[in-house]
Amino acid sequence: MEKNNIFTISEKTGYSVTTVSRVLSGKAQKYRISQAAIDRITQEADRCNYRPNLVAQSLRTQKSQTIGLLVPGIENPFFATLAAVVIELLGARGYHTLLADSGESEQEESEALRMFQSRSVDGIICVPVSSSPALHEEIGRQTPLVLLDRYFRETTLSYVCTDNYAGAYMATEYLLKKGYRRILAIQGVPASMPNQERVRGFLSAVDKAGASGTVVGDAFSVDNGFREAVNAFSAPQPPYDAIFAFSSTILLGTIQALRSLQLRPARDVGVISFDNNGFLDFLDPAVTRVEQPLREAGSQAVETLFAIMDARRQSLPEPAPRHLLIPPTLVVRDSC
Amino acid sequence: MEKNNIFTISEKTGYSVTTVSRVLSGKAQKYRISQAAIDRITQEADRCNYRPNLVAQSLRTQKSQTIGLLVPGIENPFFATLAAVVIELLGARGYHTLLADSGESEQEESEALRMFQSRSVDGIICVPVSSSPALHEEIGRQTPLVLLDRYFRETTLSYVCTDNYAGAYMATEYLLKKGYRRILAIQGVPASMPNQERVRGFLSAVDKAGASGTVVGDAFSVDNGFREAVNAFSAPQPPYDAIFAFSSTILLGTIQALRSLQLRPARDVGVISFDNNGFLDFLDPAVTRVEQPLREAGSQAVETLFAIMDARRQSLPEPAPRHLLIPPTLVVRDSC
DNA sequence: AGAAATAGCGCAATCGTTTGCGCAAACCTT
DNA sequence: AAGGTTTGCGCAAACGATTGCGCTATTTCT
Repeated sequence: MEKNNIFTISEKTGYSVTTVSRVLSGKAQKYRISQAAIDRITQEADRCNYRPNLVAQSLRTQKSQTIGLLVPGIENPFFATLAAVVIELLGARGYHTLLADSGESEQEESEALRMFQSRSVDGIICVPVSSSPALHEEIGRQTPLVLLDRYFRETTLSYVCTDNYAGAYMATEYLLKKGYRRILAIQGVPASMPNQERVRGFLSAVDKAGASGTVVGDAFSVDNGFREAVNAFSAPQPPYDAIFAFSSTILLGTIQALRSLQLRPARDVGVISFDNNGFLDFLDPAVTRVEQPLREAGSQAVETLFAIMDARRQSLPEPAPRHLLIPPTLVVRDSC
Repeated sequence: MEKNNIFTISEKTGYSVTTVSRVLSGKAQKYRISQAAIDRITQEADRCNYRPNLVAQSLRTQKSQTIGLLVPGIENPFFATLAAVVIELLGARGYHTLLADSGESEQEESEALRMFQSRSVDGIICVPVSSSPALHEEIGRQTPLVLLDRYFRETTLSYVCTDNYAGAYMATEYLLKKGYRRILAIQGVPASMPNQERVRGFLSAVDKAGASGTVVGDAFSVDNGFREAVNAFSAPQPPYDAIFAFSSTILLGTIQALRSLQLRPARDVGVISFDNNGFLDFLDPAVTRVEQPLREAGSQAVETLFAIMDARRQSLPEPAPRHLLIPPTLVVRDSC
């Protein structure tokens, strides 16, 4: 409970705060502090269990050993996993994480970003929700920033994202190979980049094969999946023989719908999904899906961020923005 | 990019930094600042888009408007949801969240807690992993701290937790009511308090009914569930007619095992589980379960924390530690 | 021996706020 | 008119670290 700072240690040991600071921040030899001083000071620091005040340290050095992480909804298992990966990787590099949740609100997003700056975070990793890059680019000019999972089409900011085009193409190709010819894709938020890319990939594969592809839906939600599936399959002769769900939430709604219509995946209709989710293996039948390389994406984002931070620290020219699209993998199960 | 702090504003407006600070931190009328000054200063602050430096503010006031949240694994949907709730509630009160993940390691836990202190967080919400309360109590003496989801049997710290005893009792009673008499419980980490309470509740219900109850297993993992279920049901005449899985991960392993043994929940063996997980409704049959009141628990934890913080702020006597056990609810589906 | 180099350490400013005092002018009292 | 209040604001010391510069002894060089 008694105060212990660099000053009290200075008093106890008889050395100046300067020397104490140098010893305790590991700069002893850089400043040629004697072994005697080092010993005395570290000993006293141990005794009173000294911990540097990180707030004061941040204020003085303008570095906080903290990264701001902004996600649009941590309760979403996808973002939770992403966050877990990022937090772990940052921790391994000695950085802490200030986590904010924008809840898909542009308002909250902008507040969180500004808050990060006021806190002098050393960098920001952001899954953006706004549709325009203006704010992010402005912030990025002052604080190293990389976009993760979502991004803007034309931007000077670096981003790391699943290659959603390739993923959707791959999934569709697989359905086609299995003989399905009339495919219904149920999409998520139409405006979001990952969704647009998935639509592109889907249509492009369908077109190439000369098959028939339709896109419906408007949200990454269970409800949306249910609604669209019921819509499409309640006619006696449904015009589709397969469903491509653009997220695991959409998939769930779809399954629910099919079940209520007495239809069974694989037997009556081919089903394929996007998104990782261990649970998909426990559905009956287990669901074939395109899994996103979350770990890889998180790791690349962190690496990219540190590259920018390093460059700025040495006031080198900014490295060219990286635009990374990581290929997802097809996990084949029994639903189509 | 140009600096903008209280000092530059002071220069532009001709008022002292004191006055500027008072105006911008909303203490204008407390110090009777003239309307003219208020107008001039806020106008200039707007113009240069001033944001207070939260680091400096924290250093000076010893408050950071930040709460440290420590969980043992954010990728676990249970903790992810809990975190989401807590972050949201804290946000509503104007607090930010420093999130750390102990990864079930005592070492990391203790480092994170100390880091929180160095950062002068205003409070800590912690899902502990260590078995002894010593460290937590020491930290709690200096920084308001409440335990969430896990806790220590005898402690002066406040905690909020599901009433696991009641939950397990309720689940078991339901199985018994449905006519099952030889129940196998597959438990998680034996040392953890929630697990112990579940065991107690289970045995107590079984005993009261004069039925037969067995507890096996040792981890909240899919593997553990699989292993124990296979073990118990591979004999031609299995000695159990129902399974109580102590978590949804365990449940999944169990399902997998039953499937591989050609057994079907409900038809061949009654199945009930602990834990929330929307997915459980999508299994076939949907799984009857005891759901934990996550939202309620998070909210109570936050409230308790703020009660302690308030008391300390006014240096009132500490409120008596709250030991809250929140009753879970039985969600009946078709697996038993 | 005198100059130069080196070793070992400290002074004091700085980061951007907040806040206990205190001071001068204007306004009321009686 | 003299004293008391209120109004409106500023000085300067914190908060706890870091760091450019400089100072004194001691050692090394020529």
